[in-house]
Amino acid sequence: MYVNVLIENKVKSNNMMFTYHASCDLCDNLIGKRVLVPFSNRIVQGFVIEYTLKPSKFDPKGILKVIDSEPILNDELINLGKYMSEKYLCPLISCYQAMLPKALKANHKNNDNKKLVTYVKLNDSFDISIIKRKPQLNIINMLANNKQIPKSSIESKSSLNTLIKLGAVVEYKKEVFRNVTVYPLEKEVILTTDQKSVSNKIKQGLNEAKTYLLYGVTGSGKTEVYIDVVKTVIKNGKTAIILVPEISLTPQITARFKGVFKDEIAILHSSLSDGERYDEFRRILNGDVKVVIGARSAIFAPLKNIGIIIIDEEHSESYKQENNPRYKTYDIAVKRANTHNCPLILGSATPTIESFARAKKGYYNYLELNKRVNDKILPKTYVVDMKDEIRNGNNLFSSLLKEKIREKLDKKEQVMLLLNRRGYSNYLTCQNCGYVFKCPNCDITLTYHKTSGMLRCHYCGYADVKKDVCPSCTEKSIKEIGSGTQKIEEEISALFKDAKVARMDSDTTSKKGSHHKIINDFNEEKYDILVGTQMIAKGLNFPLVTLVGVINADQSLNIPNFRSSEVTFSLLDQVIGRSGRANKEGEAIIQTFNPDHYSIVCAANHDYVGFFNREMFLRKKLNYPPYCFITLVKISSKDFEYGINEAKKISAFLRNNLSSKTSILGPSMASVLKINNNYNFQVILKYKKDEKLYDVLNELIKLYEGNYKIKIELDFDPINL
DNA sequence: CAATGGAAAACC
DNA sequence: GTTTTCCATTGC
Repeated sequence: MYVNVLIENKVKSNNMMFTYHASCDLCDNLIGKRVLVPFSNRIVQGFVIEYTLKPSKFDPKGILKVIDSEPILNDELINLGKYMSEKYLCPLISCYQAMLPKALKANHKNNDNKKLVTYVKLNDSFDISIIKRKPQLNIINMLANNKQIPKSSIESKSSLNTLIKLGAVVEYKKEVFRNVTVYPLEKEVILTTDQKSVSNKIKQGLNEAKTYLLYGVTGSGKTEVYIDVVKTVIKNGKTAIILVPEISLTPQITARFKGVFKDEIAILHSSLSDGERYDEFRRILNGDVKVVIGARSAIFAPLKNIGIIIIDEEHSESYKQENNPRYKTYDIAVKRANTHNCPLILGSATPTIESFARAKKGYYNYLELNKRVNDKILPKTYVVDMKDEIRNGNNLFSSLLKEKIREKLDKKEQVMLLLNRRGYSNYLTCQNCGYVFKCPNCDITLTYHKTSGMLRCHYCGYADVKKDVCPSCTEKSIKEIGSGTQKIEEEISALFKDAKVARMDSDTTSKKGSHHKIINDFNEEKYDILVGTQMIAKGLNFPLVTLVGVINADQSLNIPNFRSSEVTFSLLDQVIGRSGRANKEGEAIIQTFNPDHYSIVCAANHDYVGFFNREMFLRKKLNYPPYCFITLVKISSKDFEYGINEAKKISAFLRNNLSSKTSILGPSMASVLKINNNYNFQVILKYKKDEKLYDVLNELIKLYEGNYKIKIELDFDPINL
């Protein structure tokens, strides 16, 4: 028996497989399993993709070991990988690796990821009457009635150790599945008439591979609709995938789903450890799970018999993977929905321009929830022109914002403050000579992290300690530029001494569980004001928040990308929607230097359609999606001169071979020219339809196959231009 | 004409 | 990725 094995092989052509011999005792059901094979002078792991005939040209080596007892890639996923590789012109192996949790990828090392936990229990034959000390007796009480408790859950370690030494308590190791949690109770939710109507429309088409766009304003209760539909899907004996952006995979939402679907749900979010992820994945593989909720990569969940796929907050940029395979979650979802003949739901309060246009054209089925639950009105929103405020000495907070915060604090209501920090960071500069601290490997300023006192490069991870003296002019005039959340937090605490202020950003949530803690504490009113980045803008539900302030709405407007208006509108709309979600009326304040910009005006008026029309007009005028497709040819080289020359050749090659209707822009330097000592160039392709596109791009890849001086990557529908 | 070294090809 | 092969240049 012979099989084709795909191995992690960085240089050779994208999808070449190697043939190995499988002796008969190994050979049943090898497809989709990982194997150890000899390759060159090494032993590597690979995926068995297909059976094949004995090759005539060479004599294959034998498989050394089959790693998995059950396949980790089923037929559907193996086909899906091939589909991706062809669609995105990326290495096949990268597609399979992207589908799997770290512990199941084909690596070189394969460690056992099963988790052993040390438990303690009482020693029955021990006479506990000799224990007199209170802390020790507490432990004995905890363990009464033959209870078995993880050792780590007992707080007074020294008392416990004494008990173990005495022999009163014994410890032992036990294999545990991670993520064993207590399921919160979910109270029965009664759908509103609108929700019921939307839900019923979806339920009527459960056996068709149709795509729906569910446009629902913030607070209209899309989640209830999802839960209701998924319940029906499960009743029909099928399974469901629900995707949410990483940022909104908050404890609040996951708790609701857990409450409803109990142990039939697997939750895949980025803060899971490798081991936890492995356990969740195994539960799905075993068929123990009916519902999977997770971020982007959960679209690959190896569920069988899928009955519905839901992409919530479909506009989120996190649905695009920004390294190989550069897939769009939507594409994969469509493919899987077609395979399983089930509906795909795209939900959002601010659909992408492309999606809404498709819905308008009737390509998607359009569904709408245009009212908040219980007819709560959307927050009253004020736009403040910061140009005037600066003249009055209000750099960070406008008078109106300060006034409203005071008002809310007095009423014991809560406030959220958003710092829109996209494309922006805190860096250090010398006030004397203008020197800026930059990464030695990348063409980018180093970001100052106050908590650790370090300067960090967000691209390559380079870190250095903060210097007080300028390396260029040796003056002691280093100053921080830019207001981070930290600074806002400090200033706001100084302004409102009676308020308790919490901060949520990537710095304060890096520790496991800290995210959860901040949200819980804010929910339990341990804080009055929550300051944060985009992290606080989405999916959270705090009933007491009645004021949302956007410190600087312009940051994301100024980035050079045709989507910047869309991103700004969407962020503002979402964050405004955090206000006034319960019975109290909400308000919002947008501070901006562009009070007349349509993104800001439309967001303040909760006018999605107005924004859509304006944006479509501009997209048409400037020939941007949805009026064309964009593909980016990314070219990188360690050698600047060589790179730019090859980039010119590539651009010429494309001009000569692609359809004349395709516009070819560039080569130009990428938005960050140098990353990790690689110079990055790009050629932009804009086209409506180009039959030759795939052939020509394939040819281009072949031309540079094995050229180690140039790396070419293709990015279809890029997020960053 | 062998020795050398750098690039290209192979790796099943 | 590392090893092997290829091929042109160099040294004598």
